[in-house]
Amino acid sequence: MAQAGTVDRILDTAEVLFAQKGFAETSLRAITSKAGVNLAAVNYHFGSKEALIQAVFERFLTPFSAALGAKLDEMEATGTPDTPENVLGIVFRLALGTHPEDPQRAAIFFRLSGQAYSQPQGHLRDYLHTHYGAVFKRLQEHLQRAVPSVPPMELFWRVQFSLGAVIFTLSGMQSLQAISKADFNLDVSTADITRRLLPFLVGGIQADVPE
Amino acid sequence: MAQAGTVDRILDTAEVLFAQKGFAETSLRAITSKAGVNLAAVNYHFGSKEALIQAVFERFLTPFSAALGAKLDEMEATGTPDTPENVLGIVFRLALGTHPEDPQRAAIFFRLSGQAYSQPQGHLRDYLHTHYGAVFKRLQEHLQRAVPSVPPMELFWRVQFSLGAVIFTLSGMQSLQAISKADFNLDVSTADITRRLLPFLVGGIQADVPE
DNA sequence: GTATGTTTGAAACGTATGTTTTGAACACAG
DNA sequence: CTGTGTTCAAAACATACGTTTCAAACATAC
Repeated sequence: MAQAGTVDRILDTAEVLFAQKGFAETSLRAITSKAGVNLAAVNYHFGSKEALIQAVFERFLTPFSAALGAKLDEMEATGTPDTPENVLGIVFRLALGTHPEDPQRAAIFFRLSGQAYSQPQGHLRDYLHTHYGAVFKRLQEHLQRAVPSVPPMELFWRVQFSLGAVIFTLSGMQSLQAISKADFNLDVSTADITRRLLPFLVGGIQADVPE
Repeated sequence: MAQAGTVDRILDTAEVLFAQKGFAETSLRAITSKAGVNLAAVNYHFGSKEALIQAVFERFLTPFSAALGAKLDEMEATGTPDTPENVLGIVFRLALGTHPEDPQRAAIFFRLSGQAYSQPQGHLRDYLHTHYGAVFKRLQEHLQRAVPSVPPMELFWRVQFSLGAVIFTLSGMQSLQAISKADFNLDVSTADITRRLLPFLVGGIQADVPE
């Protein structure tokens, strides 16, 4: 991030600020001044603030979904069994490992996703669904084979529940860590939480379907 | 909502708009014009926009936490066993039943909570924790008795995960319903989803703790 | 009926935002 | 060197926001 070009400096800074304070609460002036570029640079390079937001997501999600697709290929090629642990484990290791040099990056990613989903009108949510829905669907098919007794419709919702648990928790980690510290006098890391998340999600996804 | 006083008309309108578009994206002018009151009325009656936001939450959460406390009293008095289903069932029935005349109200409640949690700096989150943390803690103690094999620290995080699943899902219901409709050609109601949520959460909360 | 405290209405204020403009600085091909 | 397209910098622009002001309308008690 030291001496990159203007475009990357903007993206790097915007990514952090958006994750920290949300889209509406982050002004272009805050971004450009912290990035050390001119105010007009955003509109020049991206066209608008909204296009900047999309660019931030694109830079994040495109490599991620590509890596996820590759991992699924590998899984199919080696004949790794479709268990909830295996499938979810891939996603988690990927989310935490895409940028090993910066462990905070994973938290930023989830916090951004949280911001995207609570966005007015579900605007960005739809964008994500249309651009990265394919890999997502493939992931869900593997999960379906892992828990064949759960009807597809039911599984769809359980995946949404899981997404909620992950995104919500990691996007609010800052406050939660403070509460945890106060109540239990214990520090927790992002990796800690994902380790706790896995059994919770597996338990929920393969729970018995009522009636 | 027809001919209530100025204060209530503001609260009614703000509640809906905040849930729909978020706090920052909802202007006082949007609220007051839709509510049919003067722009200055908000600052006159509440002092500031932020105080308005708090007032909206207070009107929502105070009766809710009181009802929750009463239900827990009743549970203890009648000796109802502490099972995950019983404890979580109380919360869900309460959230869905506090305003039976308006089924959308529950969705608004969760959407508001979602907005609160993704708020910059966790400002509101802390307010909620200090004002309604007591009932929350009591609820967690009942849950702890329901799953004594899960360590308290682990349970704390599982409750957070559950909160995430609930809030995230119901706060994004609008988009999710559209996706569900497109993928499965099925409509879903808020009650539908909470019915699906219960076994998922129970499965996650009482999952085995690794190593 | 008058006086007093409360609520409303219309307008203005100050500020912060996203965006646009204009011209200088720069890179590089002819 | 010259010309052309790209990038940057400073300033200004238009707009939307939360808030404040101040007088009019209202309600209530004396």
